[in-house]
Amino acid sequence: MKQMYPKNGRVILHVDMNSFYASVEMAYDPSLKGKPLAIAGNPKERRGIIVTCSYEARKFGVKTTMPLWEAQKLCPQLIVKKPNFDRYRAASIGMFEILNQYSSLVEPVSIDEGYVDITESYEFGTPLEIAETIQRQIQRQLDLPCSIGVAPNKFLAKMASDMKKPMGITVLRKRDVPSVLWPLDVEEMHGVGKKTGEKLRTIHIKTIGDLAKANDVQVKSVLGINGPRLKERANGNDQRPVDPDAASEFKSIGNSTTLPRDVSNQQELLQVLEKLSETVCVRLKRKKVLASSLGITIRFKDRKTITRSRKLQNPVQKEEELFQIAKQLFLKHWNGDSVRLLGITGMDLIEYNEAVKQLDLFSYEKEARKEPLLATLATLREKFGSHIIDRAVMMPEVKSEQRNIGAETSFNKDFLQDFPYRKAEKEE
DNA sequence: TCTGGGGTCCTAGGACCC
DNA sequence: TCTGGGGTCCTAGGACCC
Repeated sequence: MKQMYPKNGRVILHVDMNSFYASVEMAYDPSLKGKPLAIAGNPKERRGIIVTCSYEARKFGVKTTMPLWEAQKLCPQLIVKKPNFDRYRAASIGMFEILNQYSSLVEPVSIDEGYVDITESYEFGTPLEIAETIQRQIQRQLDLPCSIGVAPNKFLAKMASDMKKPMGITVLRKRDVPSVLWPLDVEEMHGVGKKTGEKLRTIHIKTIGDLAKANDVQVKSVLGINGPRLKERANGNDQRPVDPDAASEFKSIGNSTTLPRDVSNQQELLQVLEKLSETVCVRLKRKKVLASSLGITIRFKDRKTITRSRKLQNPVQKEEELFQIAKQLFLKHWNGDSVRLLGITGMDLIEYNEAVKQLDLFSYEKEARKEPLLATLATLREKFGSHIIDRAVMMPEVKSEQRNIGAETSFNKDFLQDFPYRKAEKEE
């Protein structure tokens, strides 16, 4: 059996849950099974678009992102449910727990899909047997259907999992690429959307095969550095490792909302911003991170959208701080036009631990005072990591005294208030 | 009656520094 | 009398995905 594994190659699974939200609802309420079901936002607040729908609903032509009213016209008996993310998260955790039983190399991609590197998972059988076992186990334990792609790399595994739905298993070998992948429309490729497809069409590339055989220089001229990379994928090549830590840390946390109606009243808009600040604050706290940058999104009546962001001198997390910065950005950049959507995003997130490390600079400072000449940036970098020091150096009060950083380092007091151990100190 | 909300990654230009 | 060339940081926008 072992000889079925390529000697130097890898074996990668891509596990993709089928119409995930709808399937989870069906698992919770089996009476929904076999019926046309859609998960959608609130139609009265014009957020009514189809997020996911069951295969029974798809038979009527109901599709993801379709406005709810349109879906209901196509399928009057459509059952509509609002998303229940706690349920989906719970199901997702269950799914990844199962995947982790077959390999330690599991990379979550989103709430309902992930890669598993099973190159070394001989003990569980052949790649196909492992895929079948995983699919059965997810079905049995979670009552959820999934499709699995089996391939020598991530790109091919991803393409493969898409080929048979629901409950499919597709093996895609490198040698199958010309016959299976090349005839497909280039926009079927993961990573090629509408715009890229249009650009490729201008150089007469219509299928994945066209791209695979395309001229490097030409592809580069329309797509930039992404061109050659996509061409490599079209040829079935993809070296990216399955990285369990790839998505472990959030890079940004945001909240946005389409208003029930277009609004041009400033007070009203600021109230919305305040509400959004609250949500973002709660989620930053839950993730135990602070935002070093803050951005706002404004979508106008005509759907034109702008984003404005600012790097912050000190990381923030508190609702009031988030709101004040968001407000400032909003008032500075809002032209008074009717607004359709507002959003706030915290970016460049840092963890408490890192922030606490920043605080450790204080203790280092005391040492440095004794021997200031030794407190060079190099030694600080070594001790705390350059990302910490660079942040410290960016603070103006530090910058002016870089050469003697240990003796002069100081931090904004507000920044300190939120830290658990500072609070504990106060309580003592 | 069109077109949500959560993200990631990449690009490009300007400021600024050496 | 004519404007270098890296490199980094910051901001804004766009493409893409689920």
